[in-house]
Amino acid sequence: MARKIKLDKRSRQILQAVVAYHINTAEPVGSRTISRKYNFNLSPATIRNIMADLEEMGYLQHPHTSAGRLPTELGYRIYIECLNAAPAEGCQLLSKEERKKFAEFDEIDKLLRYTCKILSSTTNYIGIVLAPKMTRMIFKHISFVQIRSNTVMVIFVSDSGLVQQNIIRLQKEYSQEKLDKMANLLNKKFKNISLLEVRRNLLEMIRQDQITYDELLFRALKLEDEILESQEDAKIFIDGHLNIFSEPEFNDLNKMKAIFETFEEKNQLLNILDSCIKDGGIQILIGSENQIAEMRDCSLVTSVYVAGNFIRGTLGVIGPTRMNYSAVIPQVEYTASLVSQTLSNV
Amino acid sequence: MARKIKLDKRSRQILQAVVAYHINTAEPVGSRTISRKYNFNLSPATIRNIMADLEEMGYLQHPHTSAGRLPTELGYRIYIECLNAAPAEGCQLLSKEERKKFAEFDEIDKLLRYTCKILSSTTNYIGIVLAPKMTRMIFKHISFVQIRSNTVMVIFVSDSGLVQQNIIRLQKEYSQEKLDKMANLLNKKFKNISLLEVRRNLLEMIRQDQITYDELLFRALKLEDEILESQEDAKIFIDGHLNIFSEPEFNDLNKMKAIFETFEEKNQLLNILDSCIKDGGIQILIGSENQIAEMRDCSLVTSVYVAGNFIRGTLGVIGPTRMNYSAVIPQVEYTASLVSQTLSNV
DNA sequence: CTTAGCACTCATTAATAGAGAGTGCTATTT
DNA sequence: AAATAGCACTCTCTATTAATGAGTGCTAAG
Repeated sequence: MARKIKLDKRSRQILQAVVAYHINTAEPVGSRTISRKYNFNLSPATIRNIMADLEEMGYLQHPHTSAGRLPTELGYRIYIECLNAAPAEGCQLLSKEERKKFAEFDEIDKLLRYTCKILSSTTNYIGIVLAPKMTRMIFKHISFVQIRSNTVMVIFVSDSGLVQQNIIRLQKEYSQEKLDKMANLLNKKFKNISLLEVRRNLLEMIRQDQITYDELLFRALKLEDEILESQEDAKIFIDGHLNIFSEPEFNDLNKMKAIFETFEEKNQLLNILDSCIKDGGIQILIGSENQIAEMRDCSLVTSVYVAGNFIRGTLGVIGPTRMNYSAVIPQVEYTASLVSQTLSNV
Repeated sequence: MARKIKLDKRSRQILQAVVAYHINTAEPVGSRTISRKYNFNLSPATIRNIMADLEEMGYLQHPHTSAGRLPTELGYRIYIECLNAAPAEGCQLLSKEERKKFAEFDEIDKLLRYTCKILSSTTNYIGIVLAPKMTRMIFKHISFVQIRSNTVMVIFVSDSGLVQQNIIRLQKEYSQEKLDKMANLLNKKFKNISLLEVRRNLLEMIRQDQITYDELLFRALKLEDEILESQEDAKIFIDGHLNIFSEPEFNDLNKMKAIFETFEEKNQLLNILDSCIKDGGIQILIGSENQIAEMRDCSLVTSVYVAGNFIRGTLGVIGPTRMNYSAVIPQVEYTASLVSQTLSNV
């Protein structure tokens, strides 16, 4: 009868060792290497047997007969699960200056751009940030500024004090006074709720005849429409393209090109990040688990960030499947918490 | 005595042929090729003699004894000069939609980003645009909007109707009314002049006691200071990184990496583009003529763009030295004229 | 001045051999 | 039964060599 095969403690330790070593070297790992570098007190032959078992279980693989082993995607998954059991608590993930800077931005775009840069520079992989949908933003204050006849700048100040502005064109011309009136109305009646809710509430109030400024309100509603429509597709920030030049798995121009093209065509990335919002928390997509064929050699570590109690967007890191998960995961987690803090501060 | 060597008409035609052929194929060009593909009615041997002369004159070079010839930078220079003699007039450089879109932007940033994309997509090289210095911008209208205590958004509407906004922090808090007063003063007194001149004029008027609102003016001046200081380094837009993946001369990861690093570190590019402003018109930097070592295999075709009669910035295309100058030069010229038109329209 | 002919050069490609890393299996030890 | 030592085997990687071919440079003839 065949030997019983299960993932006992020792096998798992060997697996961890193989994955960890491979992450460092990017090379297939041989039995002799593990025997020498780790203190299992086992001969290469024994380790070889265990590795053969791990291969049969689907955690390791063989590029060819006489090469060492490397992890399968399943192998990485196990590795990561075991990591989570012992998170690197209390370590200093960012310098004091880097942390302080999060609170110093006036504009959402700049905050997110900085966040993205932090993600890429601390991990040496590619940072990626999905900006919040503006319609979900809770605002403290809205202003309208007439730019030209029919053209108005809308300035949102979110409850966290961050600014985002938008220029929209309207069918009708409004004087600056009218615009100020509208802004005042919105600011007084609808503090601390999102644009979507503003719209819903306005419609409700009209239905119930609770307000009389019909004409003005009608205009305000129209304006809302324009604002909602004028939203471009959600923005994605990407930083650190250069980092993948250093990764040996991308030493191939065609692979490199494919990945760069994926970044250029942001829709696919957007879908993935968007779906991470639904699942919430930290998400780790290993290799082909992400749906982009060109990125089957990449992993994606993402976390949602929040403002108050509401999820606002996603941020994360893209790197080779062989990425340094033990460093990246806490970094993404921590960065998300900093962004959330900044967005939640009133 | 040595044979007399000069660039007669026939030699120049051969040179043109060699350069043109090399631009198409990226390969060294042999005498037989020229003899067959062009109607000089000369045998390869004769062409070989002429090519040897061209080499001695410094227009062609030899990678090794038994390879064909390719142009030196000097060779490209001659080639381009002869091109300019007969520009491709009347050809359709952009579609109607592409052209129309230039007039449809409300924000300077978006206009320039689009311009950059046009430059890269039409030439299949890298588009590059240096944004105008805001202090030189002539404005039609300025607004101040209070965002928070001590924080103000400054909105410039340029004479061409394009908007640029900036958020600045001030030492003192100003009420929205004060801000409006200041804006009004600026808008009334100083229409159609640049920020730099506004500042100069304000100082002059104070000196001559022509105005009495001393306190308010003092604040306005302070505000000006902040605006000028808050300017980040001039912005550069770059688009079309992907295009260089298709160029055979960058089939080398290290070269590629070096170039990408140059783009990341924008200062050097900025210096080059800035110096193009001084020289004005169309500039062509071939190969090592640009001062960036990593870009010694690249050429740069730039043109300034204007608003009214004043030069505002530079735009252009970066590609391999072996770029298709006959297509790129008119394209850069034409795009610059479109941007200039847009910025000059009142 | 132009051209044909021919030897020569040099990069590129394919084929071959040798080295080295690592496994898989078997027999032996604990 | 688990661990180990020994050894043949596999497969990649590197260096060497040889063959190919494009293109020149030179000389002599038209």
